[in-house]
Amino acid sequence: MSKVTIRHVAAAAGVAVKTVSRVMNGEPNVTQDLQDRVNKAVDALGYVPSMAARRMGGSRSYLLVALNDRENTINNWRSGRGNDWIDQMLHGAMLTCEAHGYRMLFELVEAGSPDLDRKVVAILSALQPDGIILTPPHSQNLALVEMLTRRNVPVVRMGVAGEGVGFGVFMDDRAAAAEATRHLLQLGHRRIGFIAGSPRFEASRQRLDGYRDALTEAGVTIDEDLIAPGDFTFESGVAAAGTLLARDDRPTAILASNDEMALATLHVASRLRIRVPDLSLVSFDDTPGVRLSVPGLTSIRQPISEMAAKAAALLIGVSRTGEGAPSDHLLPFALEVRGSTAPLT
Amino acid sequence: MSKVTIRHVAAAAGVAVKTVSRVMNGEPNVTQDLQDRVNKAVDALGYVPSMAARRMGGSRSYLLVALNDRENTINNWRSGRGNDWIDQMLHGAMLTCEAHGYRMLFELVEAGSPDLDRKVVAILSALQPDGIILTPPHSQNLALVEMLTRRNVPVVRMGVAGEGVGFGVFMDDRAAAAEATRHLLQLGHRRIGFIAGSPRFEASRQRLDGYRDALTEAGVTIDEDLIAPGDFTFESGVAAAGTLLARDDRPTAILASNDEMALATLHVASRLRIRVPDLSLVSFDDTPGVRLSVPGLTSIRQPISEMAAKAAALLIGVSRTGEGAPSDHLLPFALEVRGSTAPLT
DNA sequence: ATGAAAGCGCTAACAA
DNA sequence: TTGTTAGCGCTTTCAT
Repeated sequence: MSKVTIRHVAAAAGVAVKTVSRVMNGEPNVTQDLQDRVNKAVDALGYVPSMAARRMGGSRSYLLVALNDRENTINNWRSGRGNDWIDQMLHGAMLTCEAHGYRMLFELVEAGSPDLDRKVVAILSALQPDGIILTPPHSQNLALVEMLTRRNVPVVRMGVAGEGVGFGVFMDDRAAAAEATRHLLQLGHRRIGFIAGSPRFEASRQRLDGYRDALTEAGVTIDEDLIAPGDFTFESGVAAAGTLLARDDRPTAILASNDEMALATLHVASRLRIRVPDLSLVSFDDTPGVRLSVPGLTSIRQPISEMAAKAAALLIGVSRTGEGAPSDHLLPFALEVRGSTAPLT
Repeated sequence: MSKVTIRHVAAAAGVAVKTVSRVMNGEPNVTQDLQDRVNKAVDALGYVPSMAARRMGGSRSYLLVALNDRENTINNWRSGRGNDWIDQMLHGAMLTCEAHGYRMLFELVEAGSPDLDRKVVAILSALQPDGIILTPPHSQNLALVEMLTRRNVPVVRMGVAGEGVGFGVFMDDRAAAAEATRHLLQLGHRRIGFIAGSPRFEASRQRLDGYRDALTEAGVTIDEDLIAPGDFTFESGVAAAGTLLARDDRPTAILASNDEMALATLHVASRLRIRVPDLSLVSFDDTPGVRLSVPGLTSIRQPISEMAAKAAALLIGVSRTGEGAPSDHLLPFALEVRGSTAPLT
């Protein structure tokens, strides 16, 4: 009762262990009769193969590893800010893994660390995963991707195009920022402030580019003074919003590069007695807080769980078929319109 | 280069495989000289033992599993509400595991499911974890705890006292609710509304009890009409707040059993043009959203990451020493005072 | 204090 | 189509 192994099942079904293995793995060349007998024994005994033993015997570990930025993640935890990215990633990836008999483990490694490679190799040695999911900013680290590829570990890069060096699953940040900006333009806004994200992340640049795209496209002259730097933190959002809203000719709308800086803007506006949406406000990420704020924030929703699900599916595919040339997968974002944006009065 | 095994290390150090194993596991009876030689070889080769092989050979898997409620978790993911509990749990447990060379995997199993036992046994068979962390409501499931104990799997129950049936790590929800209520009483409030949590969770009852305790202790008559039912969802919070605030003699303060219902109250108040903190508001959980709302909410912070860290430490301790009688561990909560509470005017 | 050999539960490779 | 055998990389006996 305590430990049911493949041997017990084989004995109960009166077949060889290899036959049980074949049935468990859906391999061909087993008569229906034997399949039935094996399955009956499996059910009766409650047999579930040991992951460790499968890894030892075969070539698969049924394990995927997601690599996240250590500093960022821990800071978010410590400060109570939460890690919506990880949450959504788990959502997509875990459920996909589960559906295929895989498990996902996530690991934190310091992005800038000089011995990042050593750390990652240690993870590979200990876990021997069937694939690695890289999240930003690791996904931007070409050297890392190449190291993994050299070691024959399939890689998916989340948030950036893989361009042949690993799979890529991503959204179009530039187009998203443009759409958000267009939304404000359509409401009649012309003086639209922009709070930038941390330059550590590729997406930050793209969002700024998208903002510029939309303004240019609408024939609105870009006022560089309306572009304030930020680093995705609340504090930087407070500073940026403070600068933008202190101006005499302050913007009538603001696009913030993430939710936290947008909520900071909400606070600053409240302090300055500027009502939102008298000041229209759009944010990026659509994390839980922005639907609960008063008013709810219009926000760009990233398809994080969808990207993660796709990432897991790609790796599982490679692991099963042994094959798969790296491909790129663009997933759609969505602009969620809420109460923080209104027509210019 | 691709796969460094214990054999390579043994060869490089000129010792037996078992000696390397001894050094890696800090076992006694190895001369300093050999230890040095082994360590040198380990470093030079970048050797890291394979978890799967360790599990196969020895009695430990270096793996902990956390069991979470499936429905709840997935609903939170789907609706974009986020899973702060899981986030904080990962925070505490993962970092602790990491520090001891363990890994943590979390699994979702349906709490009410008739074949919960089968599901859990399947997890045990596949993963053979060195211990299980149970989160609410699983941690309240005595039959489950007993099944695990019978199978010699060490268990920690989070959020409830273990009382000898598994380890217990928890906070005093009743005292926390009392403290929150006392905070409001001290501000001069006497008509204090209470929005209850889902009766599925033991903590809901305790929070209500604590509310009653504080009122009784202050000699305030308990008005049952000021106690509104809820189930932890935003919608239920809207309903409850609506009921409470529609009354002619409406409460001057409200204690909500979680953040989401408190934020719902904030919305309802805003709609009714009641300013917070003209209406004082206290919530439970201190999830990320409540520090970012305007105003920030006074809230009871649960020591989730601390509980999880303790849970992992306990299980790792058992796994290493082989023994450890179940013990109970009470961790402190904290009342975070923010802008949503003010003296009665 | 050190080492040799025997598994752990699977799957890959190879018979039959 | 089915079964047999040899590992996988460790730790656990059990010698020495």
